[in-house]
Amino acid sequence: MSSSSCIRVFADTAHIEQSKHRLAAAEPELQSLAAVLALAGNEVRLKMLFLLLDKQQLCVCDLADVLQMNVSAISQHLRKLKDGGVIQARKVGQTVFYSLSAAHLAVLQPLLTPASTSASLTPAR
Amino acid sequence: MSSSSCIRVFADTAHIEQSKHRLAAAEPELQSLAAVLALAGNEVRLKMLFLLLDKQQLCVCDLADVLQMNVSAISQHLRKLKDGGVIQARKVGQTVFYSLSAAHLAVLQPLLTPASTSASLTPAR
DNA sequence: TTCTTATTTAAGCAAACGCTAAAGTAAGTA
DNA sequence: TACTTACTTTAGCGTTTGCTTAAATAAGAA
Repeated sequence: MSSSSCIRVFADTAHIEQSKHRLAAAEPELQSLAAVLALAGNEVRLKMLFLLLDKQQLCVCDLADVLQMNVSAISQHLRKLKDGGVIQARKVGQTVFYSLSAAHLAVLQPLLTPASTSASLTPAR
Repeated sequence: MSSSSCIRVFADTAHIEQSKHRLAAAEPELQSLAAVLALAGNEVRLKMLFLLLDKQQLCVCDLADVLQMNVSAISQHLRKLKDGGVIQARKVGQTVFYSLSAAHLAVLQPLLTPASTSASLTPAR
């Protein structure tokens, strides 16, 4: 069954098989993790998450302002983050407030907190 | 100076400015973090990192075997990870062993350990 | 030297990405 | 009602990504 692509002397077939099983077991988790990391792996979106972690909630307008970017571009990034379950939207009148959703916070918070501490001279909270 | 893209009533200009400064301070860190996350945000590469965390070192061949993928494709992913400083190469004869480099381990290990624990029925270590 | 083996590199291509510009929608204001 | 504001959506376009195939390197074996 093993379609070995090369003839290794110290082939360690047992270890390979073990790795395959470990990988198979972790696969669904790795898949969803990769999706979140792919979202956070864009500099603009990572900045958005950084800002949302700091400010609790921000509207499209604010983000466009802070990130110095086109409102449309911001909105499209926000949609991706929302589709990925990373953030959630709350509409108040005509403005839409975005905030981090609990879903993947456990992954994101540890990543962003270090960056935050170096930035906050005044520990706002 | 502020190119406000919308006229907000509760504009909170002070908060916006504060966010801009926080962001500016964290920018270099976020930039490098985004690069690492972009690398880890690919399912194949994330699996590679997962496997390397478990096995210490693996050759191109082994990874191709475990991931059931073309050797060339694997090699190209490995190059990206190496260029990003995430892994390092060690050549022994004709085979090249890759292993996680210390550089970004602090970011990656916490991400992958949860996936690992769910996979390891036998706590190997 | 010639012949495998292990890996890298280059070329090509379809798909995904990220932006801009313009149109569309929804909610408040005059 | 018409007008403005906040935001979303669509279309288009250039760039990047990730794969396949094939050729190129490098190192050991015959």
